[in-house]
Amino acid sequence: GRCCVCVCVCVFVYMYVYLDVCVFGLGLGFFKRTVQNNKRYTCVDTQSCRIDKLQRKRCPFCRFQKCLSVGMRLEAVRGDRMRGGRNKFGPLYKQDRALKQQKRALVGPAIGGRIELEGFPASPSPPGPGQSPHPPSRPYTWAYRALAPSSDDHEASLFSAPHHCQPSAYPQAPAPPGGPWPHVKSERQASACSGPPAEPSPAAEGPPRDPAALQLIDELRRSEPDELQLRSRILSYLQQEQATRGRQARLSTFGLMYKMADQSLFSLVEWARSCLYFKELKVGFPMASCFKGSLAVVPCIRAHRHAHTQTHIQRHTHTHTQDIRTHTQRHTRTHRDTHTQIHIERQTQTRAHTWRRTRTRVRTRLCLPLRQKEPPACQSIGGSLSGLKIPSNNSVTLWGRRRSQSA
DNA sequence: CGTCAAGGCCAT
DNA sequence: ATGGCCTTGACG
Repeated sequence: GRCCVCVCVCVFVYMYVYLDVCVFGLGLGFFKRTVQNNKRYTCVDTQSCRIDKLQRKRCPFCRFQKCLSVGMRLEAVRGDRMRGGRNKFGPLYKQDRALKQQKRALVGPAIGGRIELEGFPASPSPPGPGQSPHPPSRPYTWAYRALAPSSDDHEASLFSAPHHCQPSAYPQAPAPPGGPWPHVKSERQASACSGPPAEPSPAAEGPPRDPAALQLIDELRRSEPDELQLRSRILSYLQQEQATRGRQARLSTFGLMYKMADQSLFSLVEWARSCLYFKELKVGFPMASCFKGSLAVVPCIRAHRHAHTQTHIQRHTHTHTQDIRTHTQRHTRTHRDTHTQIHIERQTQTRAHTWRRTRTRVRTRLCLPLRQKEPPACQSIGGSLSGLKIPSNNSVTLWGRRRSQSA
């Protein structure tokens, strides 16, 4: 029982933020060091330096600002430098637990009433040059909030500029011209959704029996865009996009994937906006400002987060990402093993051959160690993987001491 | 016992 | 200073 919108949206968001952090050079290490050592940077320019993979080292000030704008939290860097464990005492964790218990207690009718944006985090304004950028961080606080829905300029910009940014801090990327298709504004769907509000996530706890929930699901299914239609629309958009570019400016595969992800997300957003009781959501200041423009991603995600609880989505995302990681890891392991096997076989054959030829003359060679270095084939796989920038930790450790320890 | 998100270490 | 790799340790 997962909300597919949640999963899709948060995977996309995670992907973008992840790309920000790991590929476009924000860097977890940089952030960690900055907070831990309470570093202060100054920008020699207008505090609007472009931060990307190549230029990230030029202006640490802007780099750090961008980290904040993407949603990295000061609190995630532990004040007490305690290692390991999970944040049992984090406020979000507590909230999640409480909600869980509440849900368990509530067996039966759907909860009526409005969907409130409770616990909406006050958006932190970036500290000015004179201010202390580091409020006292609590120990055992929460992890990097990779899902914080803000980002900014990239070749494939997805979000509107973060509302808490200084107006000129990061140039707001021009919105695509309304996407490949005209805006879907179905009054029918909108009015259908303005019915009695129901439980935010009816699919979370087994099959719903509540008629209101069933009706909601029915509505959601009915308003879902046609898969094939969507696909062809995106495809034609991509083709058009490529056609309008010069030969030099053609998008790479990666760039195309970006665009595709954008468009998929746009359609998801449209769908979510028209269906998921958006009108029932109280639009606070940050959301109101984000509603302007055609990129409604930020409010969409916010609404989702709050309709289904923050941690719900976060959990989904992490689960999903972890699944992907595990999958990749397994795949690579198999590859590696096959390669190693082949290599070893080849080595053994060669060795046997050489040995047969020379044994009569050089008997002492028999004492040579048969063990060889790690076959270079493995390294090449490792290299390509590290090119993909899969975050390295235990779960992605492909070969290393861990393996030799267990052997 | 595996997971995962913190931390530290250290070659670059 | 940077960033990749490894260790830690609560949680389920």
